Amino acid sequence: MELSPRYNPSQVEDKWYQIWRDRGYFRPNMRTDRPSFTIVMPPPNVTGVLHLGHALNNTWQDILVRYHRMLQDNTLWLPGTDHAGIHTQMKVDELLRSQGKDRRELGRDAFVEEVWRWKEQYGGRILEQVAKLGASVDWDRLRFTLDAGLSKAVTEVFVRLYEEGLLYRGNYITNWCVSCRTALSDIEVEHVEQPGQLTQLAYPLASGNGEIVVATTRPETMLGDTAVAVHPDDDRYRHLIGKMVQLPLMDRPIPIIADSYVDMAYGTGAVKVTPAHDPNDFEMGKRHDLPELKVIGEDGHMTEAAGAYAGMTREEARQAVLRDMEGLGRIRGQETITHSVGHCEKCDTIIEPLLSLQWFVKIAPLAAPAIEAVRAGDIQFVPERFEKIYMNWMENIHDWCVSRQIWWGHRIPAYYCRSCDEMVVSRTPVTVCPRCEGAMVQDEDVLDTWFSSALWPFSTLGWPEKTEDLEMFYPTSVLSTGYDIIFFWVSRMIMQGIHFAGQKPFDTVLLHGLVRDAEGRKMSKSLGNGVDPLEVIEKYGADALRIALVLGSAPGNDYRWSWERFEAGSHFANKVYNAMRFVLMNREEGFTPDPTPSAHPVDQWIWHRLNETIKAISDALDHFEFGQAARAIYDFFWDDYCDWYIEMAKVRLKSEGRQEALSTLMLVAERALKLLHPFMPFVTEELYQALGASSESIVTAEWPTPDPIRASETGASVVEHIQALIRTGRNLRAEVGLSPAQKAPFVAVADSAEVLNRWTSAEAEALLLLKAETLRMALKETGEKPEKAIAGVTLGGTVYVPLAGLVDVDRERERVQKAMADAVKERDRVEARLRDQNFVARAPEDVVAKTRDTLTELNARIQRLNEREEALR
RNA sequence: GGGCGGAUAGCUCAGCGGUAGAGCACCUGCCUUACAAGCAGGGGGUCACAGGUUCGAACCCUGUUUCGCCCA
Repeated sequence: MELSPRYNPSQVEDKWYQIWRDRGYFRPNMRTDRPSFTIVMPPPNVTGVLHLGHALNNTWQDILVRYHRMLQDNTLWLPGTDHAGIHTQMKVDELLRSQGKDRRELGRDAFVEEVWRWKEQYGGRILEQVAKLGASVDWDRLRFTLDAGLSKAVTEVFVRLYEEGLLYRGNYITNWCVSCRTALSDIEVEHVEQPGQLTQLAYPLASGNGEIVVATTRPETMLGDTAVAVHPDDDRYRHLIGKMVQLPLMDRPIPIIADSYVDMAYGTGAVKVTPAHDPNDFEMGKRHDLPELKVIGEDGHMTEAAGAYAGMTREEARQAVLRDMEGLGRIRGQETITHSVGHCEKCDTIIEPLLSLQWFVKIAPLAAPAIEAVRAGDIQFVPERFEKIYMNWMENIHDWCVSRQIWWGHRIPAYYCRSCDEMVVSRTPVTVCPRCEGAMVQDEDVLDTWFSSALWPFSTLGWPEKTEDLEMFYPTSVLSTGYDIIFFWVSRMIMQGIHFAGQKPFDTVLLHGLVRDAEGRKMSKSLGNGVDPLEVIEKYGADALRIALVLGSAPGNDYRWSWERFEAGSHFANKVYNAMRFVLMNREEGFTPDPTPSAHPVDQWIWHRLNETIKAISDALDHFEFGQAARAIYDFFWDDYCDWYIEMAKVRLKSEGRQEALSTLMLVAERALKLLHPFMPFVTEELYQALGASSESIVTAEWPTPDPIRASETGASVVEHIQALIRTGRNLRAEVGLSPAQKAPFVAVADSAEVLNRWTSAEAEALLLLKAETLRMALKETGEKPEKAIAGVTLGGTVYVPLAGLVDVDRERERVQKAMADAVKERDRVEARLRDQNFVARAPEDVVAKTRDTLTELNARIQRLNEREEALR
């Protein structure tokens, strides 16, 4: 092993990843006597590059997977990518445009070929980046949403939904992006509050006398108005219901209808109705059987139906309509308001609600069991509060528009006859019309990417075939993703999983927060405030990145990244490395640790701490408390193992007891490395191998279990007493300015034989850690107290540094009095609590007992301080 | 308009019924042969505010302020 005093992750990480992968450690062990633990990775976009959000999510998943693998569970983490229809198509479009080419000229087949070429070239990039993180995924089971098997699953689901009557095609209002030229589902629309002009337009009554005033923020849509609506109970307008108005500019008579959807209190209480361009108006139009007049086209330009305005963009038409209405004297007012405007999630263009022919999934029948699964606790959200968000959305769910007018994706398996109006939905291509024998053409559209993602937990395992994998790994254990994707993905997986795979897709939905920058802003390309995880890995190592992401993070909470956090992570990796370097430097050639339990209290103490740490980490991981688990192993390694155990072990490494101390150092280290492995896989493997530990690899080694035989309460108590003594002694040094280099004599006077006994059990350790010239230990009754000395009261006794020259009696008295004041104040508080009968009667026994112990110790402390003060007189 | 979350040390955040922690920053002293990416010691918090429940509240309940998010 390289013995550089600094850990160099770059030399270690790629090497181990390759070995792990080659040896097949990431494949499930297929043991049937152990529970299965399965995670399907949320498939990143093939177009994507790894960002810190992925890094956080994949780190969590890898921690769980490595933990369960070490528990010897049948563990599978299945990787894959998503074809990301619109996004990828846009990417390739851009590329083509830069080459002076156009998708439409190329034609569908050539374009799709182009995308596949692109995918083959760049699509693997994000997974290589995931590998850099150390993600222990089973590469043999790599999936892509457009794979043959997964595509088959998509077709199967589409056909079955159709056969079950859960799929329909129709002319409905959809969210249309005029830039992407496709329909979008409701949740792909982002609503942004922005200022707009609310204009009041006066429509004259057809009878010639009077007018009715409506308000709109989209005046251009008036060209498609087919009615004006008022509330049936509105006295102002009741007499006009059924009458006609003459629509200005178009010179078309349209009726005044009554509909209770209209809000009497809003605006003038009368609204224009444009069924082809507004979802609410569309509903109203259906109720009143109004014509649907489409005046804005798929390209964002006005259609022929817009008469004189045909061919204008919607913005131009808006200006023209306002100008012309103004010319007619039909504008009754205008005010600036703030309203919510839908934007395309992908390209930020303002969404046009548009009437178009689309496929929809009838969602209510699928939603009901999905709601029930969560309500019954069959599926659990972590943190729990997201259950509410899920429920709320599911209970108000709308039908799902699944057609997308793009070329990259799963083409809808519906076929239409060119000659008659026959339509067939089929698992296999249909070319001849079953009714008239005319030619059939397949639907031009592809399915929403989420339609295939919704099947991910079972399509990846082989569904619709009854595969061994499906049998063994479905339902999966945990689905780990961001809370921003609950509606898009989680809910749909639950619905489809229950409906098609017959069971919920996962037991637990684990949600992480957003990763933000140091100022708390979302990371975005335009702000340039993101950081490339690969840059972090290059600089500090994947282990450092991982531990930094996990320390101080909790499920559902946002995480702010900063270079300082990553740096702190690398410091910890270095610390672990150096601790092991110390052990290795002390181990002579051929040494193997003696497994016999040590009788030395310091050894028993470190085993005691290790046992507690094992319990804490296992418990935290079982509850997805990554931050707490990481904290437990961090503290154990740094504080207990390095700062105390190694330092104390140095005593015996230099004298007798060397074998025993070295054995404990190594045995504890092996276990501690295992506990750390899920968090920092690379450095732990490197060191585990260097220690020459028992298993072939730490990846598949057994997760440690507490070992009570090697620990003891007495040993633990000895070290707790000696730690207190050492701290007090060091404190004295610092207070009188005794440099660490200066050796000093110490005297420790114990209150009881018991304490003295504890102290003497680790006397040599105290001598070393205090850097004492001498350390005399005595019992209060028999030993003499040094007179000319500085002193500090500690757990179970008093520590003196009898250096007459250093003692400033006045200052010393001040110190004692200050300590006394603190102790008395604390004692009074504790006493008051114990005097309270309510407390004694109602508080749990152990709390009362602990409080009594505290009082006893405080009294003893005050006693010691008193004695000290007297001695100073 | 409805819902959710945050408000804890200078900064970033854990903790979520038994009397407050970490990392970074700060102050003091140390290159003590594992680690200066380190060691030792230290300062620093009426846990946003106001009520309530409880023997006991940062933690539970109610309200307020404020920042952010989601839905309509």
